[in-house]
Amino acid sequence: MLQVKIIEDHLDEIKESLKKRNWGDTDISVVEKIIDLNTKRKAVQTELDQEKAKLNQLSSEIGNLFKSGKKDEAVALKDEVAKIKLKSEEQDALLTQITSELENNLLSVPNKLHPSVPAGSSEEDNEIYKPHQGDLPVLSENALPHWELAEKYNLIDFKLGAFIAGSGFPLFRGKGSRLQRALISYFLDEASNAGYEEIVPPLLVNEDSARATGQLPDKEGQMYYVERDDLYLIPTAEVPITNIMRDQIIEESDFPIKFTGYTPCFRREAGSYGAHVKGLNRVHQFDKVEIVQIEHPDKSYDTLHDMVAHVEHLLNSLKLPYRILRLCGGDTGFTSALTFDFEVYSAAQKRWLEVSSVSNFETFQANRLKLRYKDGDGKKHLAHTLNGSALALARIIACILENYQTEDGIKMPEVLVKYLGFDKI
RNA sequence: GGAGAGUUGGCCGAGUGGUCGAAGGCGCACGCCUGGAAAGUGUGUAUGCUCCAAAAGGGCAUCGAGGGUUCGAAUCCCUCACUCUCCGCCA
Repeated sequence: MLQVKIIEDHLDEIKESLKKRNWGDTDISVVEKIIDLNTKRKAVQTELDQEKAKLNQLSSEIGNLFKSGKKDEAVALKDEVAKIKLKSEEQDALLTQITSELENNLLSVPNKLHPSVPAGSSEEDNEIYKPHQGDLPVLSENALPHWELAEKYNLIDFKLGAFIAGSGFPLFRGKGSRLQRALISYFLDEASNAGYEEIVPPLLVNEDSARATGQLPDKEGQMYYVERDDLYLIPTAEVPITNIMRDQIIEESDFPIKFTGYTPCFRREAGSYGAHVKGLNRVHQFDKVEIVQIEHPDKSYDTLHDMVAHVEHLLNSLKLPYRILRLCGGDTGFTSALTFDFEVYSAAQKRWLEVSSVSNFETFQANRLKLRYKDGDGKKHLAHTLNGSALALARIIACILENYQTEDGIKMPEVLVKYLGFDKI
């Protein structure tokens, strides 16, 4: 959620940004409404505060009168207080109403896009920020897509997963399971080496946490919800890990704060079925190593590029063909100011699969998190939050299986061999 | 899951209806003292909103969260969350 102040101070940029997100003029007018509501809010609050000040003052007078035995005067004052109170209750109700209307409108406004974000309405309009280097791999004619390889080598049992849980819950076994574990270890080790503190967070979160990182109310339908205990299954480790910093005031010298964590991720993906979601392409449960940074506003874009470089390093070391996209306005997430997506080339399917998304949220999440830092003068400001997948496993596995297949088995990427204990499936 | 006890500022801890944003201590910051340090000593030390052009300085709110009683609530009542102890269950 953006601060009203940001909307007021950057009104034109905000409007431009909403336009890039393909908002119509009527919808964009919400920002004027917000500014208007905020002005009203201030006026009502000032009045209400004055009335309350009067009430507080009278109350203490009543106290004094009772103490000095002037009961009659005290009772008379009480009547006066009752009148003011009646009025202040009206103001109070008005303030509550205005505040909640303001809040609801604010919640509907997505983050202000970074100026570099291209206009565009869908994924077709994303900018290829860094195209794939060299030629794309071409497989032999009998090359198999990963779901067939998974079956052939007994790595993943989709049917069994569907039997036990439902469609979209793959069951890994044997070397498939081992490959999964190796990738997790490798990614976590690389993140640790890059200075991220490793976290094992809760996999279910409460409403406050989901709200603070912006999953609520925006993505409510995407999360599994445990009604009995009022908890949400995490759609990404971003949620519990970023919430480590909720309600914190840190020192400027604490920057950058770097966390990494491996978690399963749970996504309902309601309504997505069909060929393009076959196999591991889109599932309800997948594993992911996430990297999160809390950074000074002046440095957050440098940090964003560091994180992009970290992901690139991982993909390079796995020798997977990839490209980097700068998401256009229409495709950039609600909470993000600038997002780079990484796609790997799935050679048997002959398509690109998204395996990482690295974003700078600027103060959008910090506002909800109430995550501030003190500057040299002791003044408080919202920090910037960033995160990225490094990496999302399921699709990486799909890609490794397809791209590394040979006539007599699947070779394993070199960097994984020491984690796997074998170099071929 | 059952029974009981708790939740106060960065931390410890006092406060059971009025002048309490909150005693005292610790910590921290700055100063004095010192050759330097320790000890001692003085001052300061929450967050959000708001008024004011700004600073200075006001006002409102916040003592786990939300509601209620009252002219007035950290203090009384209700609901919820969390922590601790005992019992039960258990990887």
